[in-house]
Amino acid sequence: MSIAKTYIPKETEEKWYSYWLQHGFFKSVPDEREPYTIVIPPPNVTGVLHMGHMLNNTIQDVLVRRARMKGKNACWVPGTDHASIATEAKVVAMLKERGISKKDLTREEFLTYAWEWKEKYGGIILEQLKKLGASCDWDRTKFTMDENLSEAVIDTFIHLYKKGWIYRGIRMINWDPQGKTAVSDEEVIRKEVNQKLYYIKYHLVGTDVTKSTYHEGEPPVIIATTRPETIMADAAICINPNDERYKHLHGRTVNIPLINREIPVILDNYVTMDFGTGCLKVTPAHDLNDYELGQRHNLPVIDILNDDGTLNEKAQILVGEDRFAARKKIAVLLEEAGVLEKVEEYKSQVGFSERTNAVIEPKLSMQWFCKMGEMAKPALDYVLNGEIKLIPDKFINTYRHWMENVRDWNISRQLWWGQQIPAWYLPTGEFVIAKNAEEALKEAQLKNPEFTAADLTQDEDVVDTWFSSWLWPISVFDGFKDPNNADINYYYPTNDLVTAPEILFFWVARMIMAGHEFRGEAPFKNVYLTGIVRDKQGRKMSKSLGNSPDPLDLIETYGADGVRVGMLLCSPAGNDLMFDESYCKQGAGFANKIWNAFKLVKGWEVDETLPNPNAVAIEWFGNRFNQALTEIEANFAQYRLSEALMDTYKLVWDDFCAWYLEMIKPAYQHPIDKVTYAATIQFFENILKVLHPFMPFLTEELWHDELFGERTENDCCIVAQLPVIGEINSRLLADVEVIKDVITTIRNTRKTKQISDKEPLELFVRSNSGINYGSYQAIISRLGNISKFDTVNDKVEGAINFLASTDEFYVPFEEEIDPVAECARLAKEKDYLLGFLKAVNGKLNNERFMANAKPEVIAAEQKKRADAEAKLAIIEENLKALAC
RNA sequence: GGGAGCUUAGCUCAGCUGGUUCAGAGCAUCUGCCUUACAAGCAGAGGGUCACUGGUUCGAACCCAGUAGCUCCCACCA
Repeated sequence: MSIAKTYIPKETEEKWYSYWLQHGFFKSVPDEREPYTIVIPPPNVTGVLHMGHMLNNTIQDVLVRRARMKGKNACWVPGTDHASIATEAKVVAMLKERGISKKDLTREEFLTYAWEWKEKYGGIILEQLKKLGASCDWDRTKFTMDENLSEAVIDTFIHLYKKGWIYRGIRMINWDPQGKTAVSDEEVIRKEVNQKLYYIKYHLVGTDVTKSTYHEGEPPVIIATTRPETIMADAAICINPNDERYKHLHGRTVNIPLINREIPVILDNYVTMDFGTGCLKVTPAHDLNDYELGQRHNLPVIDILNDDGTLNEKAQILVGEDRFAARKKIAVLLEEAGVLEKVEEYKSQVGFSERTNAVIEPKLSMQWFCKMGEMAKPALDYVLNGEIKLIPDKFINTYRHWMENVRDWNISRQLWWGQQIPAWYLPTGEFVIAKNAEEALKEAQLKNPEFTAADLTQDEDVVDTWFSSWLWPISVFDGFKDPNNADINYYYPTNDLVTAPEILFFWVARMIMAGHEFRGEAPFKNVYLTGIVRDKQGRKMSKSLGNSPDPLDLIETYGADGVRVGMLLCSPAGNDLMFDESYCKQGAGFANKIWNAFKLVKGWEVDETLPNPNAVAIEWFGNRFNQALTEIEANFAQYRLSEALMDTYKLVWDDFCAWYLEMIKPAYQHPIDKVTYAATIQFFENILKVLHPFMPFLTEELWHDELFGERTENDCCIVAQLPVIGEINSRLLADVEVIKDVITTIRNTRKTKQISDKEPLELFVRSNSGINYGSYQAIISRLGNISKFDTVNDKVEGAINFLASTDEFYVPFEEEIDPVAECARLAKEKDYLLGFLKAVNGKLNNERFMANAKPEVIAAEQKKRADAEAKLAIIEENLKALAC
């Protein structure tokens, strides 16, 4: 059977993914094994795969596949999030294209379109994940608006309401005029923006009417504002009561320019005297601080903005204009009216909607809130006492800070796509909270038996999407409707959660709260926080910057395995990663390397009669493999995935390919003995297992080759069990390091002396280290192209010599060795050793070192001294011989 | 404004409780090889004042203090 020269991922990926699916290897049902569970951070149902998902899901898949190969019952639950704002925006956009406006539709009609849209486009991202190799249990795919999940949302709402933790209130909320909904504080991103600070004159009322010009009368009050378009909503002018400059204003009133509405001057310590002019216009409807000021001073609230950010008739002027257009226009009007003192450039923080990037408008509104205080406490404890580990742990501080300063959660959203708030309003202005309309009516009739269904109106709003995703680890196992079912009892709490640090509070913290509140248990044990995927210049990858490669293109080019390796190569836990396509290239190159190693072994003919000349090499690699496995295991235990991958990479490339295979490879067209052959195949199979979590497709493809013997249908790499770490002979490993050093030095010598690799050399060793060179003769001869290798008791004349460990090696060399250069080389080495010895002796002769250092450290230093002295003796001897 | 973190080779990062003359890996670079597994390769080499300044210590990349630069999080000054 001929085999392709290079690995071609495309031909294997689809094949094996369907094979895995068909054979149910991703499926999990509770059994007697230990469970290992991950719930996917549900991507937006509207989403398409981006680099962040690639990283995230590669990590999850590596963890899940490893758990599976360690005999655990691994279950990775996939699903999507209904993402109210994002999805509704897309549906509205789609309708607009069809010439339909949302406001012409009833809620039911709109939702029909939305579901239609979801069925058509939702879940693309899940299909994309399959291309990456994600081994999710697809039969368990959930959607945050699935019936049971939605029901859980409603039930928990009722539960928390009954506990008094959900309440309704007027609050200044963050209004997104584009999404036309409230967003939570956490969804507001503050950015520094260049703005203008407008200085506007407000004329005092009640001064000498006859002296109507200000230069004769009292000067106007000048306020500084970044939002001149809101002056029509002003309710007062506020000054600091201690401000000497404005004592004369106490008790006065002023007129708002342009509309000449009279407003009072009020006094409040809130005003900073040295900012702006020390006079503040108070606009309770459009600024949180002003609102609070207004509350203190009983000021009216005049809301001049519509939901879409345009001015309403209360503004009296510029009605219908967008707030930003109005700002520009009013500046002109003020200028014309002669009341614009000056305009300054000004930098300040402005809130933007995370979802729509619109400038957030503070707005007073009736909203539903969820109290956080009581829930935050236990949720904080889980992390502080280590029941939940954050990886890396630097996030613990951030987490604590947030949890200690948590504010109530605005859970209502003025949208239709989502779970409608289970509140029904009565004609009396009261409301009832109930699971559905019938229940609501019953509740209402308790208040007054006269009420009929027609008297009830359900709240129009839906709950925040996070109010459903915080239940995710429980709701995917139907733990609300059926809190004692086999799945939830078996899989919950889950093991690892892999997500981005940006949503530590949005999601992770709230899941912990929900876990505690509804199950009395943390929802997971470890939270692995991935970094942000950035480009080489350190910019966050984003659609708008256009600096993000299409993940599917990458898979097309480098293969899923190559991309997976590429992602992990540059992703230290918790740190951002500077992604570059070259990492994927390296990943693909690695796949190819493995492919070619396989090709080599595959090509061997076995001669049953041959003896095994490779016992040492085989023993060495077996040990080296165990050593590497130990390191890999340790790195996984600490979630150092890139390190574990790098260990694997070096094990395969350096130890297996560059050393082991070169040691045992038979000469061209020569057969191999059966013992070496069998051992090598065994090694290869074990290597495939270790590689599998990182490179599932390639390893599965090779696994099924006849080289490894007959495989039954279910004998697949994906469900193979990882090799058990055997004993490690560290003496052997150390000796082989010396042998490798000898070989490298020979190669190096050839280079410097310009001896061709093809020219065989002789080698002699004068040994005192106790290394049994006899057993390594074959390896050294093979890899160093040595025709004769012997032990000697005396120096060899006319030879190049070098040291490895404390042993001296000689390579006879016909050409005259330059005594001057040789002396210089030896002298340099001697200097080094002397310096080294001095340092070591310095320690050993230091009483405090001897008193304080650990015994192992002292022993190591003593060994160093002995070795250095032995080497020095040899060098001295050589120097003497050369009569330097 | 408050808090957290980072700074080690050209790049991306290791360096676990201070203890090899401790400075390491991968990639990139340079040199020599088309040696029938792999040129997506092989063999070899070069490359760093561990941000800076002090301190603690027998010993500091590692601990402490300060300085500079970068990043992130939180925060209602018009």
